[in-house]
Amino acid sequence: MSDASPRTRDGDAGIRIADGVRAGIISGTHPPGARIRQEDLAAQYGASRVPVREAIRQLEYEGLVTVVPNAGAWVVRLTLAECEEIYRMRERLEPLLLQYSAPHLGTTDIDELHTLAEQITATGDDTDAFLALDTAFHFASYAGARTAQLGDLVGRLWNSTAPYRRAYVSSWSADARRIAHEEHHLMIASLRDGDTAEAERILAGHIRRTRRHLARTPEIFDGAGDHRVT
Amino acid sequence: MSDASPRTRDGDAGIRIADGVRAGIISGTHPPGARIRQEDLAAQYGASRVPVREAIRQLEYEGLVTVVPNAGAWVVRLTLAECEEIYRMRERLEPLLLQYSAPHLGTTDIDELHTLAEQITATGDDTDAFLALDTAFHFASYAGARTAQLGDLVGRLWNSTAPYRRAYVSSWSADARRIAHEEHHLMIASLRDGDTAEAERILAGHIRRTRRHLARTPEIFDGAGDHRVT
DNA sequence: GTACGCCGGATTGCATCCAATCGCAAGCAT
DNA sequence: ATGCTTGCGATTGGATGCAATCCGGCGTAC
Repeated sequence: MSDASPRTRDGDAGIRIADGVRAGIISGTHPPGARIRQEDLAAQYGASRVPVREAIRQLEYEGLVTVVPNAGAWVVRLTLAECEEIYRMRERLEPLLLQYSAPHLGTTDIDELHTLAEQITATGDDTDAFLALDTAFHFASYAGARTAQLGDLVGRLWNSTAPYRRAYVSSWSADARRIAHEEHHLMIASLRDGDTAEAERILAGHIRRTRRHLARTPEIFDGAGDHRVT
Repeated sequence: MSDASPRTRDGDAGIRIADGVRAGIISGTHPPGARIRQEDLAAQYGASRVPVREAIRQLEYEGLVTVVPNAGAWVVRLTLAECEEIYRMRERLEPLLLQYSAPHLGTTDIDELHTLAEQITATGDDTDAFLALDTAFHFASYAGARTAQLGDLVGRLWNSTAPYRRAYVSSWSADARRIAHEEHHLMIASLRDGDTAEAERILAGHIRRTRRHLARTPEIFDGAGDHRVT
């Protein structure tokens, strides 16, 4: 679907296809376990199978699809252990990314974070709105980072777990949501104080608490997660 | 070079080529800044340019080559800041990987580590021997980890800095080498005691100290690093 | 009735061929 | 003499076509 695009010309067909499929995986159009056929994507994006294969390879290295030689490609289906592993990596890497970003965040940037945090508090039960704003909030806090690899890696880790985040965030109690909101505001206060080390600790705890909650929600990773293939 | 291989048949030509080029980058055959031409690799590995392109894309996502659309591919040339960033990531991730590995390391595994550490102490001024054994030591300490992504990621980080490691390790003083040896033995002792947390701290300090030494060796990253292209 | 073997369709993997883009150098104008 | 333009060679990007491989069902033998 999407706009059929004006055929191919520049040197980025594979990138465009990868972007489209990645968006489909994150948004849930391609659910975990869904088969990815080269020819379908080629027809869908008006391209040949060569750039499609490049796109699939790229997504494989982003951890979004699994490729089996001479068999095919499927959207990655994570186990609970694998998802916890990703959160443990985030727990260590995102404070480092925040350390890179914090010195370059100005007062207006932090005001922006405050606005986002307020909007998150106001989402109430709207899980989709919470997910979008929470993602925006955290990446806005990383906007100051001038990193070559770390920023992209953190983005990939978020994308890897995107198909599962909706499921377990919707299972949060009102109390769990309230704690998340308070952690956001605490982190903002520390950033405003220039206490980057404390902001890092709060962020690490924020992710760690989410991971521990995730470990208590194993039913997400049973076969229940596979919707029908489109 | 290498064995010309019996043409293509199975579904792994791209993987084979990527393995070969990766080994060439790590070993120094392809130094940082060297141009990578698709047709050359195709001829070298007896394949077409299609799997070569897949291999280059893969290496790009491993952080080993830089691809410019419609221009070509070059072996990545890191700046000091980028190299420090990678070490900061390692400083956070490798203790986590050790945490995954330590519970599965038996007495024989730790004895093996001890043997490697003793061999490292005996290398003296032989930089190549030190590099090989040091790599073997650290990855042996991670051998118990059953991770889906973290282990591969750490391997990629090591590979990314491989072309530069030789240069700055050879600049180490005898004292710096002695400290590294002692840290190895301290880590082994902690692992033998079952004190994983202490082993993690030692490992983090080990990497951090190396990073700080690296920051005092900026001359490695000047144009001096580009050898001639083979 | 069950297990093994075989064959057909479908899909992936690779090679070859053509088009588009970029870098570079020679030529021209100022 | 210097700067800009223009054309050519080299290299990459993409499309098409063919061979190899794998999964499904069907038939046969035990």
